[in-house]
Amino acid sequence: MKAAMDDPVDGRVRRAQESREARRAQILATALRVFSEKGFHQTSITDVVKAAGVARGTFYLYFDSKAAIFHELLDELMTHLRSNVMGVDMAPGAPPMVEQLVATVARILDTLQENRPLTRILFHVAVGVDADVDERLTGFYESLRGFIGYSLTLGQAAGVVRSEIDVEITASCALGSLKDVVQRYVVESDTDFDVDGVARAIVDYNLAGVGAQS
Amino acid sequence: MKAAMDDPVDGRVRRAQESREARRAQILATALRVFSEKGFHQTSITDVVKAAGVARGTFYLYFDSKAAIFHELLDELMTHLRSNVMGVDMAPGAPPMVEQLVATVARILDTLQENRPLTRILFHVAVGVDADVDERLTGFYESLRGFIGYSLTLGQAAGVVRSEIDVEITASCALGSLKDVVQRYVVESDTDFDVDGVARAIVDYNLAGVGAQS
Amino acid sequence: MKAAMDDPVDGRVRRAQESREARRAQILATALRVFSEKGFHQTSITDVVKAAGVARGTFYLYFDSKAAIFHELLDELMTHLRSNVMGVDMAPGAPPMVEQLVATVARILDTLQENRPLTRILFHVAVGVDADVDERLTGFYESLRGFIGYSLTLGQAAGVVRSEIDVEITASCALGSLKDVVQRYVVESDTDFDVDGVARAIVDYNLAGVGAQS
Amino acid sequence: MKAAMDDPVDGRVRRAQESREARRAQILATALRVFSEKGFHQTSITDVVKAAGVARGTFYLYFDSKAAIFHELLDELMTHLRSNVMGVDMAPGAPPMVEQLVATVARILDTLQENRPLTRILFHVAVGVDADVDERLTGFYESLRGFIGYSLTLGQAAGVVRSEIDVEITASCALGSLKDVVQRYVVESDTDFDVDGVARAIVDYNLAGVGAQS
DNA sequence: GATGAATGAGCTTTCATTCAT
DNA sequence: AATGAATGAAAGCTCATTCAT
Repeated sequence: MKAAMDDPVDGRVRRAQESREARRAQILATALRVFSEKGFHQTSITDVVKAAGVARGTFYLYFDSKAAIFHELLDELMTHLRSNVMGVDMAPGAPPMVEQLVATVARILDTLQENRPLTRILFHVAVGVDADVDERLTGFYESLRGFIGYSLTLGQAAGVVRSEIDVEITASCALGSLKDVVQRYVVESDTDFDVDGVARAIVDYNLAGVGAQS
Repeated sequence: MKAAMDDPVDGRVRRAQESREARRAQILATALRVFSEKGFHQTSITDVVKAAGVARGTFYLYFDSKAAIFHELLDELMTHLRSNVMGVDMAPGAPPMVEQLVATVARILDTLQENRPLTRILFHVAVGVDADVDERLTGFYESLRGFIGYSLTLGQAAGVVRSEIDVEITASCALGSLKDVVQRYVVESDTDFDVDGVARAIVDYNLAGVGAQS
Repeated sequence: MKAAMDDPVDGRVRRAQESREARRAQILATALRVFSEKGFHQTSITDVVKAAGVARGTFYLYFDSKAAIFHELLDELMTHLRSNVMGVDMAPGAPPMVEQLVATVARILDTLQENRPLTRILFHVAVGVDADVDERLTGFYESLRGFIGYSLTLGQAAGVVRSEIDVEITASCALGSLKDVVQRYVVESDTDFDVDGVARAIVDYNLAGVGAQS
Repeated sequence: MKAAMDDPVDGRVRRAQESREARRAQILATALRVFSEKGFHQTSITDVVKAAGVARGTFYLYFDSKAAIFHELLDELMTHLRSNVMGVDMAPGAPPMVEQLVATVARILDTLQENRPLTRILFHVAVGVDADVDERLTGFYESLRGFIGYSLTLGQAAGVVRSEIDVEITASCALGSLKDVVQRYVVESDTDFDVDGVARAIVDYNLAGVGAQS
């Protein structure tokens, strides 16, 4: 018993710890996949455990409930994505702003495309699951809009963004322009697309609009 | 219609027919409200029949299943909305294009705001309900994107839309810009907003983008 | 609908009401039997509904939960029994007190013997089911002890009960003397016994004790 | 015992044996406590092993099942108690019978009060656990009634017990009088009571009853 | 001997749907 | 046409027990 605490010679405890982590991760990954394929309400715990190849009880050894594992999954995805998006370096640098923006959008699209299940859960499966999830989702998008609005304000100060625009509404528009592209090319499709080309089109649209003479 | 043939003098059949229609419409309207308030999976048939003031069995006299009434509801909403959007008169007319666009977007926003339950179902409740619903939703948005793309092409021909843009991607962006504003100001909020101002900001954003010098 | 309220000519509503009551009573009676035979924890809802010949869901149409039906059963039994016991007429009357007491005890024993399932639930099945049930049981026996103690005090005033006895402890003893006889001859046995003889022995024991010379 | 044969010089086997016994006793004692606090069905094996500070598997190294440890516990308690009760020396001796009886009852009450967990298991927790346990309990009380009846018969022969009493029923009454007092003052309470006073009241009640003139 | 992760039968409860009245 | 009692498949979750390490 005491030995358990300081894991003596053979590292048995460490290995056990690791295997526990591995098992947890395995169930989490399986759940991610199954939820993304069938949706939350269409997925039963039986579906998850069968797909994971573990027994019913094993699931509850690692997660409190069906809702709990979904919440955990969602938190993980949102954190992952937020760090990816927020990581944008808007700081003034040498590379032309357009190219920097294209690279950023391309990076985001790439991440989402590389993790289609993840994206589908955030964009599709999580919607309307329950009040708690809805709130988290709303907050997530709100924070993204806030970030975009903040960037627009910075851009206005730097003289690269038109001063006439309504920042709040425009931030929503910009987020939406990205969201629908993701919806269209990542969520609703299974084929990969030309990330760079799409990113370029999005940036072009956001910077210059569609009007011929501005 | 058939009834018209054997309807006796006193119009009993017609009245019955009408009452049938009325009952059906009443249940449908109730379902619209309840679904929009609680979500599809959180709403039970019991909720609907209690709210409608009819017996459980009566519900199944008018609708095949919970899924069926939702599908019908969805179809109705999509038709309603599509006609509203598609009604845009892009034809060359006297009024300046910008004003015409603002009026159109304002009309759409107004419709959605006036029918929040309807909007919430289309934007929120219907997502992930089942494969069939998902397909309809996807098709609906696809048709909207198609319409926007077609309009953009017309605009290019008319010289009012930049020829360099990627029509397909830009259509998605434009749809998205509208969707997120609706999400933000109609779905996630309960307070009315300045429809005209928002419409103007959206059109401005879509025509000219955010870039300072184009 | 309106008709439902005043149950017009044919008494359909009344009959429905009655059938509902009957069904409820039937499930309650079945549960009483099954619980008394197998014990609370050994009885599953499946056992009850199979024995009652109804579907699983029907049970939950009439009762909130397994605990709820047991509580209801228990309340009913305790009320039934209490009224039976408390109904003892200690008022001074013509018939000799001993005979009156014998008649009373005999009546109690008879009731319990006639309702063995009921008795078994109160004496056996309900013990240790959950904290709530335990509390109710404790209160029930406490009230019985209180009643006996009160009667003893009255007896002392009337000069028919020794003034030296400790009323509280003696009340517990008297209750216990009855309880163990019931345990022995009603709960643990399935054969009927000579109610009058036993009642007489109990009363004799309680009045005169076992000592040869008092 | 067997171990004694091949135990090497250093007594390793003996010590191992002893540690086995100690471990077993420790788990048993823990189970006694936990069962008495929460009840049989409310106590999970997890509760027991956590309280005992051993692993789940270890429990099954020493006991066959949850039922088995409870049975063992019960047997131990019953043996303990029976020896205590049966130890009554009814043999004719110098001390006055009443004082002897009071001392005996006081000793029993004292033992039960000193071992509330034990008492609660015998009087409360064990009831209705399963058919096997019920049978053991019934047998236990039966043997107590038998002993009391035997003592009463001896008393009749010695002329200190009334000859008119029904020995069997009276034995039940006497046992019951003791049981309910224990229920009331030991099981349902946590505060100590005046053992001697209570014992005296019980004996007085059993010897002389409550009647004023016998 | 000790461990604790894994198991899976079995539990209570829900709810869309049916059907006798 | 309208009713609402009845149905039963299927869900989420628990826990005594096993067994590889």
